Amino acid sequence: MAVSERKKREYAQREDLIINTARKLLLDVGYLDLNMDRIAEVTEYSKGTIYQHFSCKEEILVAMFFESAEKSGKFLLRGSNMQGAPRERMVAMALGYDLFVGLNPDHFKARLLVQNESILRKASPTLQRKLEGSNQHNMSIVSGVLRDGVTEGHVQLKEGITPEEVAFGLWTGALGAYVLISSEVNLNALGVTDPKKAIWANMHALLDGFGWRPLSNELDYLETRARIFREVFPQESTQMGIA
Amino acid sequence: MAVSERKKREYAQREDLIINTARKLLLDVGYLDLNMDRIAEVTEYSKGTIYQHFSCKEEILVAMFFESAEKSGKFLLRGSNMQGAPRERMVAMALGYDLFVGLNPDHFKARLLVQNESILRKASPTLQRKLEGSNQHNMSIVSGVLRDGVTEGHVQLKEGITPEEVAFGLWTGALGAYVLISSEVNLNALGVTDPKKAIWANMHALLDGFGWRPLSNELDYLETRARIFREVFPQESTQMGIA
DNA sequence: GTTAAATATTGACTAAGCGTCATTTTATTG
DNA sequence: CAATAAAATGACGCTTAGTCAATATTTAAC
Repeated sequence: MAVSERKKREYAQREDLIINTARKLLLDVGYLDLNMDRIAEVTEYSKGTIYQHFSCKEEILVAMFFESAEKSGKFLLRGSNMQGAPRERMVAMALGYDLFVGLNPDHFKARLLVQNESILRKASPTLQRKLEGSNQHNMSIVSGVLRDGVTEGHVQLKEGITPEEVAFGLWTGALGAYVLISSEVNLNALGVTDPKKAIWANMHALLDGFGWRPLSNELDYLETRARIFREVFPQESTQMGIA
Repeated sequence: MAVSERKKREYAQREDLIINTARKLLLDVGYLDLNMDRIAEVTEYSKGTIYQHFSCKEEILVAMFFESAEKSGKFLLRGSNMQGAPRERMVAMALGYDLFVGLNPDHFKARLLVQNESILRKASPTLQRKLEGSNQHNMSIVSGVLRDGVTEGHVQLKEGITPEEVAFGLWTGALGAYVLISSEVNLNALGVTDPKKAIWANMHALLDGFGWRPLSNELDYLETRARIFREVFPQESTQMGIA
């Protein structure tokens, strides 16, 4: 039936409107002042209609985070599909993720909230499961490239170490760094003037430590970096002002 | 005056009682169900008295986190004072921090909230400054050991890399990992069955990557680990059931 | 084109929690 | 044992999450 098709489209559109409004409000006024009346006001729908889409405030937050988690996966995927050695593809994923975070400053604001199990728990089981699936998928992209590195003989993991555990290390390093960057922590006072540079150095140290060839002194990764921006993320890197 | 001394002691005691009650409630019922009436009820003081100590709910949360941040610093310090090579002292700090997190499961719950700038901002400027000082101090303990490593010629950092940036890498790796462990993220589903083992492996890979001697294949760090538990954290490691 | 049924939207209302402050209780001092 | 100072209280005002009966709109039937 054509009518119900249009309805569905309109419904989905409104869902996006609500999520994006909440996103904007989260950035503008912060978590504590983010309220349902305001969302209703800005979207120009009534509160009742908002609740038709989302069972509670937390459901919106988690949906917001889910959406950007999915989006970040796309950046990882594009990075992983780059032409080059597995370690270069790894770098491409890292740079892609960095671009994503820069272009979506709300992502880590939402993440901090959703990481809080008290908030996550209030979302519907369906949404929680979707989010877990998204996490798993993103992780599998990273460990897939790692596995390629192993298969192609560029890296030999020690007895008992799995690609997933190395991916975990890259993941947690990035997560911790962006958590600090996205929060009010005064990194300058901690002696870290250029966190992005530090992330880059630490990532390469980690990969070097696992003996993943080509090591950072065997290849000009700054050249690789430039190529990645040029070939894989041309639009995004210019948008972020990275030539 | 003896009376006002006693008063001050009682006041400080009550402050601890409030913080510890909030801590317990945060673990028991979670952030969303943590409320002032409940804190008042459990402490057996009235709400007005609670507000005599803390200007708002967030002030309690931040004070709670500040207290455990200070406590974590003590563990880092004890680790850093260990007898041994700088890299061994580094390992001792990492293990000390891990023990701290295990013994204070509320720490990362509070951290996730306080990391949220909307929540932090509501706390008093004084407390915010105290917290920043605590962060700085903890960071300086870690980078101090790193500096020792450099001075004593065990590690040569590349041009433009500072000890603080390496400390940042260790810090963010740990932060991200404990954030995930402390949240509801299903690490098992992500292929990480033993996150603690992964943290250990990744830390050593990072230090190896920076070329910090003795490298992980030059020294039996599992032996070092056992010694650290035995000599530096005997009480805590038995409490945590690590022989 | 009109009307009945179905569907979508609304916002007044309830419940709950934060933070205040006039009142009461307790402690101190002369 | 007052008189005074300090501390503790909890009812109250205000904001906000979430509900639901009433209203408006759309669709379908004739």
